[in-house]
Amino acid sequence: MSENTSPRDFEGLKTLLAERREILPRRLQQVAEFAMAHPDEVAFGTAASIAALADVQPSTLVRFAKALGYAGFSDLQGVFRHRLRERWPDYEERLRTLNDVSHAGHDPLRLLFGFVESAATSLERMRQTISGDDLERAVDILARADTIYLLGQRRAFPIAAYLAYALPKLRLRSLLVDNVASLGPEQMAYAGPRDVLVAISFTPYTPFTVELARTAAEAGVPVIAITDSVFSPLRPHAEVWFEVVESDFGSFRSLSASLSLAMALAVAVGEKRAALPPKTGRG
Amino acid sequence: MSENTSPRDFEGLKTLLAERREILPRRLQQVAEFAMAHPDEVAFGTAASIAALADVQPSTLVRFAKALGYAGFSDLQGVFRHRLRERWPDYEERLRTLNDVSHAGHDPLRLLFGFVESAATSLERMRQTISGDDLERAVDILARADTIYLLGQRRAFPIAAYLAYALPKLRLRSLLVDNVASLGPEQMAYAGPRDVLVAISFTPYTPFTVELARTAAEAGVPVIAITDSVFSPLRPHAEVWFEVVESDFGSFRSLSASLSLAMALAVAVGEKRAALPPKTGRG
DNA sequence: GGCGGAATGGAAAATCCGTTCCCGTCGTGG
DNA sequence: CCACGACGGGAACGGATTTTCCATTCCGCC
Repeated sequence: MSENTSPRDFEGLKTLLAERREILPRRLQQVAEFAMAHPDEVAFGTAASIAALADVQPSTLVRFAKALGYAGFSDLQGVFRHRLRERWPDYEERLRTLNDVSHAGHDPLRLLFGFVESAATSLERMRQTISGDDLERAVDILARADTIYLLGQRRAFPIAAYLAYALPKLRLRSLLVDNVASLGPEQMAYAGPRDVLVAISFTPYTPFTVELARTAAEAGVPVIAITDSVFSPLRPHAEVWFEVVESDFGSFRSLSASLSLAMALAVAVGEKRAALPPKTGRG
Repeated sequence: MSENTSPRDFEGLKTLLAERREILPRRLQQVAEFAMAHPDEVAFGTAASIAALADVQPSTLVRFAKALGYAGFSDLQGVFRHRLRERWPDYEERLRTLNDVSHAGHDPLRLLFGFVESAATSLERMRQTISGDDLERAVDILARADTIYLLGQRRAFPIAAYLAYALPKLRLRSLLVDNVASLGPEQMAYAGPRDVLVAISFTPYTPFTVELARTAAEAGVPVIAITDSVFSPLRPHAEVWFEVVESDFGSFRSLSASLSLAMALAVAVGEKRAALPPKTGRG
């Protein structure tokens, strides 16, 4: 017994089963087939419920797990659960190994790979969660704006700064509220309903950003928020808001997803504006 | 009590929490935040394990569930599990939209996918090309530095700004040369051989950045360059230089790879510095 | 046809887990 | 200053779930 075979990931298990199935006892084959056909059931069910569905005894599930080298049923079930957590099979394995090894030594290259992975994960997650409708609404508002005010402090500042670089290249009038010399409020003083504020803030939300966004909203300035949770204090003041959850690696969060979103917004607005009838000037 | 509020789906719960959070007791707020930030943990964990992660008592989880109108913790957990069963149905459809040529108009979602794609490509390419030796040399130099000067203008500015945010968090002395009021040269005036300059510039290389990097190098300041080609004018002045080639999408280049590199450098230096003998002060 | 070992079913036992309950604390209003 | 109620911590309870164990069955081999 017990060669040390117990794949931690679903793919490995799949492979193992493909090899072993023929040599397995009849009931265990039955379990194997059921497990591959209904992995979600295995992930969520209890031993009893799964056994009933697969038409075997609960004890058979335990035997199955042990025959494959797992500590018990729960251990095996962990593999099925893990699969559902990481909906992105490509990155699943990589991040695992990285987290394991990163505890060992601080090899700079390993850190780099870690940040690359968390950036990639953030990107993929955003791709799956951002709503096209929200995007279009935001683009619509932005395209009609006179001036686009850009507000992001601390960790969010790089994104605002990037927009301040990109928007003028697209011939869009924008103004970076960088709060230099604490002149943030003055920088925004003349923003009105025909303008837009893009406010960016992540946990822990910078009070200055929140406060200025609130003031702006009260002055009738439409607010587009890029933030990271439903609980964001920016949300109540925002016309449209985007939830971008960035993965972290060792307490430092990626910015890749937010930046990509910012770029997409900028270019989309640029294109839309080009298609719009020329503006007639303010007033 | 018990108005009949207990959304069966995740979106409904999200909305409910967004409304109710403020009127919830402190611990329950804490649970709400954790749940929204780590829905997968809630889906698979046990009450005890979730409680530990959220830093509350298991009983608080039950209170939380009941306060929201659920029968108990398990009932609430069902909502989180349900969410995972729902395969992201629109993902396939989204990809089809992306590849669908008839939809050739300016679909913002397609732009977003495009930028995500180019960011991912940049990340992957960097991962394959960055040299571990260069990284270690750079980390070594940075870890011994007195003050880390950060120089990046225009498109490179977000990276410098991010480092200015991250380095102090790692207890490293740094100074962002933002060139406000054209005071860049003065900001760097006292940099010397015991300091380091991190200079970041991409095609078309901002003359100001190149010039200041040259001056610094002549003053004996070690320079670490992040740039995008062997022909970069930064290279001649740099002790260590990184070539990061970012992919572009419609004339806008990603920043993800450079940012990940910056993060990795920062954290690696932080770790190395922690391992180094304490500094003896300048002079 | 009988024997032996593996496989299986089923139920008991041990474990784990969610829930409840009680008590101490804090803040508030009388 | 006290009384009250809401809140929160923690332990104990009861239920559910996994695991173990043993009797029985099945199957191949002598």
